[in-house]
Order: sequence, then structure tokens, then C-alpha cells
Amino acid sequence: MKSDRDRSVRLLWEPPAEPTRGPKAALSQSRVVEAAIKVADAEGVDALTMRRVAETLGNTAMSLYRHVPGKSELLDLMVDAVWGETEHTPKGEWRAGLEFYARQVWAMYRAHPWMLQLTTSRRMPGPQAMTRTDAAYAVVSELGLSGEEIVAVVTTVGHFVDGVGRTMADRVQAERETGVSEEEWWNGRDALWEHFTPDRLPMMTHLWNSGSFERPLDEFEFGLARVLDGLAAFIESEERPLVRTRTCL
Amino acid sequence: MKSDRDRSVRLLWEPPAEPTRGPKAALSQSRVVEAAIKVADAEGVDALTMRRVAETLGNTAMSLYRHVPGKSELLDLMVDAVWGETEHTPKGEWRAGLEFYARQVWAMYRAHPWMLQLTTSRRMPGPQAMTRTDAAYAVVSELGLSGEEIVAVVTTVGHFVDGVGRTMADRVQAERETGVSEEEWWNGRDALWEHFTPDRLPMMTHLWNSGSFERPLDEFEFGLARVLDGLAAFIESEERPLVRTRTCL
DNA sequence: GCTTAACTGCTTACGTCGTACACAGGGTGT
DNA sequence: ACACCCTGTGTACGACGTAAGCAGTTAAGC
Repeated sequence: MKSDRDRSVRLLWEPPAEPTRGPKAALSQSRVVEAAIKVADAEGVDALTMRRVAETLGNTAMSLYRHVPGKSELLDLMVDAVWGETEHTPKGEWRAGLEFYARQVWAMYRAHPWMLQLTTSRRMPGPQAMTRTDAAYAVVSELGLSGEEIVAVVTTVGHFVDGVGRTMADRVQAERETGVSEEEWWNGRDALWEHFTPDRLPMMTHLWNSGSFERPLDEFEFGLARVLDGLAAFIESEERPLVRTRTCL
Repeated sequence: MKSDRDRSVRLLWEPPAEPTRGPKAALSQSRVVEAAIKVADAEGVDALTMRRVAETLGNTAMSLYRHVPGKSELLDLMVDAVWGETEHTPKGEWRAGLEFYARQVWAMYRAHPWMLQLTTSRRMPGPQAMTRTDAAYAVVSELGLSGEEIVAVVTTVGHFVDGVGRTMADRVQAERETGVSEEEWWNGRDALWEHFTPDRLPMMTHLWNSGSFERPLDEFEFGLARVLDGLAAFIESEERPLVRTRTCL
């Protein structure tokens, strides 16, 4: 149990050492992870099987187990590898910084919608995700917030982006699964329409009829602006619920 | 394909009609859904198999298929049934209303952490979720916002709560999977600690050493207050990016 | 009443998944 | 040369979702 957990930590934080003896490996941990990411991107999370990943590499399923302990660990490695593609938040003004961070994460989720669909076996981010978070903490570290507040501020942004991302991922998945695009689906709403009666769903039917669902505001842009406004109010307020303390390095 | 989608809609929106002939069913759709929810609550999303659900009902796996088309549809029904447990947002002042809505959803996710872990086959909420959303829309409908803005405001709150919920669900899952509680895990951090070096993770190590991670602010409470503050700024601002129009019924 | 059609739940079976295990061949150390 | 460790493969097992077909049970139509 505990050794399992430790092994999992080592897997993420310590690069695999190359062996001196034995035949040169055609595969490698990073090649496996890379291939798995490609499969998930192209065919969705349901198609992400050990056999499928191995197939794209021209190997058998079991060959993967020489480079990766198991599927759930492979998922952990995939997630952290994708985090590695994002840029660190540069130092600077806090709002611009948090916005940069949010956009990076959002872009990551859009490029790899499966990120939020798979439940990783981790309790803690890997090194790539960690350094990104660290940089985000840094950008709000000079504001006189307490350590707890720094964490809370960044976490709030993270939660919002996770929420939007999750919704988007589900949409992408439904689209792939059914082969019906978002628009096509809403057009073939015959079976559904009769249930949208003003007495059961007054606001829904009203908003529907007024076309508010057809040209919605950008969920990410709108929400992010509001979240940052709310954080600004907190940061700039004279008397915060908790003590101000200098926590920057 | 399309008939599949229509069948899925009917499944959620039209209550199953009781047949006149044949033996009285010991099972029923709602009993199956109920049992499945209990299994997911008690044993987690991984234990949610057709055989396990049937077992708790004293039946065989295949008997479930008389009452539910398949597993993914069962998941849809479970999700909507849980939404049915929450209370509708009462009419009233917008901020209190949105806060009530957020707390309801948050309580729902805490009671059923699996809700955000399973990818449902829907592209659209079921009737229970719909009526809850409708009530939430209603509470911001008298503020002179446009229809698009009403949707965006409520969606923003929803995304935030989804984000926090998702994080919590992953924690619960990791706890169950490993049998190690959050505290126990952080205490046995030996294998991890050596990687927290000030040069790689300056803020992390600082926050860690200052104990900011040990007594974090409540992620939900803190974030919700900020999000609502941000929405308040938007709602109360004189000149919003988009037109004000009366959209209430 | 009897027949018939509808409906229930069960048994069996198939294909797919993750992966344990044993193995054959290649390459480095001694 | 040997021993050792490494590589990828083949086979196999148990668990999953679920298709198909089979009794047994009940109400509707004659």
C-alpha cells in the first residue's frame, strides 16, 4: 500500500535511469506516454487501451509494461506530460499573471479534453503541474497576502477553469460518441421540445424562444473576467477576513 | 444513431409506463437506479458494475436490462435522480439565491462524489437538473440582464462548483483506492520531500514550511465569495459590455 | 375456460479489457 | 566463455458490458 504510493511518487518525480546491460530498448517510457497521448487526442478516452497504444507503436500490449507499471500510472504520466507543454506564468502584475495562467490551462484542456475525464490515481500533481502552480503562486506573492490566501486565490482560478474544461470535455466526448455535432443535435430536438413547457421550465422556454442559447456568451471569457474581478475586490479591500502577512520569499 | 439519442431523451423525460400484462416486476427502473446510487456512494465509481448492482438487489446482472437500456443510460438516470434530491432555488434577492443554488449543488457533490467522475452519455441535463437550473435562472431574471447574460451568470457559478467538486471527488477516490487518508499521506511524505527544493519550487517550499498547506482556507467558501463578488461587480456596473434588456417573464 | 401475447428474470456465451507469468533472444559485465 | 539482466512476445485468467435464447407468469381476447 504505502510502497505503492512511494513508487508512484518516484515514477513521476525521478526520471527512469537507463540500464547498462541488455538490448537497446526500441520503446521508452516517454515514447509510450507520447503514443498514449496521441491516441487519447485522436480517438478519445474510451479508445485509450493498452493494446491500442501498443498497436500504434507496432508492439504488443505487454511490451508497454516494461516501461510503465500499469495503466493508471500511465495516465498519471500522460497528465503530467501535458502539463509540461504549458508555459510558466511569467512574473508581473498579478491580474495579468493569473489571466495568463488561466489561459494556459484552458488551452491545455482544449487541446487534450481527456485530461479532465480520466481519474488519475494521484493525490498530488506531478512535477510539471507543480512548477506551473508554483509560478502561479509566485505571481500573487507580492501582494501582502497570507500563505493561505495565496493558495486560495490561485486555487479559485484553477477550480473555475477545471469546471469549464470539464463541461467542454463532456461535450467533445458526446460529439464523438454519437457522431452528432452540437448544432445538429439541437436542431433535431423534436423528441425533446414537447417537454419544454412554460409551466415546468418557465425561464428555459423563455430563454430558448428568445434565442439566448443560440448565441451564448463565451463561457470561459465571461467567467474568467468575473472571477478575476472578484479576486481583485478581495485583494484590494482594506480589511480582509484574515490577517495580512508578507509571505513572499 | 439519431433514434438512440431520441430514446435517451425519452428515457429521462418520460416516466416508464407500467405494463398491464406479465408478472409483477420485483425490480423497477427506480429501484435499479436507487441501488446503483447506493453502490456508488458506498463503494465508489469503480465498484459500480452491473453485476454488483444486481447483487445488492438479489438478482442477476441481466435482469437489470429489463428496466434500463444499458449502463451509460443507467448513469444518466442516476445523475438526474441525485439532482432530484436538491431543493429548488427560491425566488428572492439574486445573490442569496445564487449562493443557495451553489450550496445545494455543492452539498449534492459532497454526498455523491462520483457525480463528477462519470462521463454521462448525455449532451443535456435531465429534467431534474433542468428544473434546478431553471430556478437558478429565475433568481437573476429581474436584474435587467440580457438572456445571454442570465445564462452566463448562472453558468459561471456552476462551473466553479463543478471545479471544486471535481477536486474533492478525486481526493475521495484516492483515499478509498489507497486506503490512506489525506493526513496520513502528507505525513508519509519522505519519498516526496527531497523533490521540494527551493530552486525548483520556491513558492511551494515556502508555503509548505510556513504551514500554509496544513490549515488551508475552505476552498468552496473562499471561492464562492469571490465569484459572487465578481458577478456583483458585473451586475451592478453601469455600463456592461452587452445591452441591458428586460428578459423576465 | 382456454389461448395467446406480453412481460419477467435467468442461463449461457462472446468479445474486450487490464495484466500475471513464463519464455526466448540480445547485450554487457566478469 | 559464462552468467546475468534486459528486452519484447505469447498465452492465459478473471472481470467487465451485454446479445440471445429460454422458462415461467400474468392479463387480455375469444
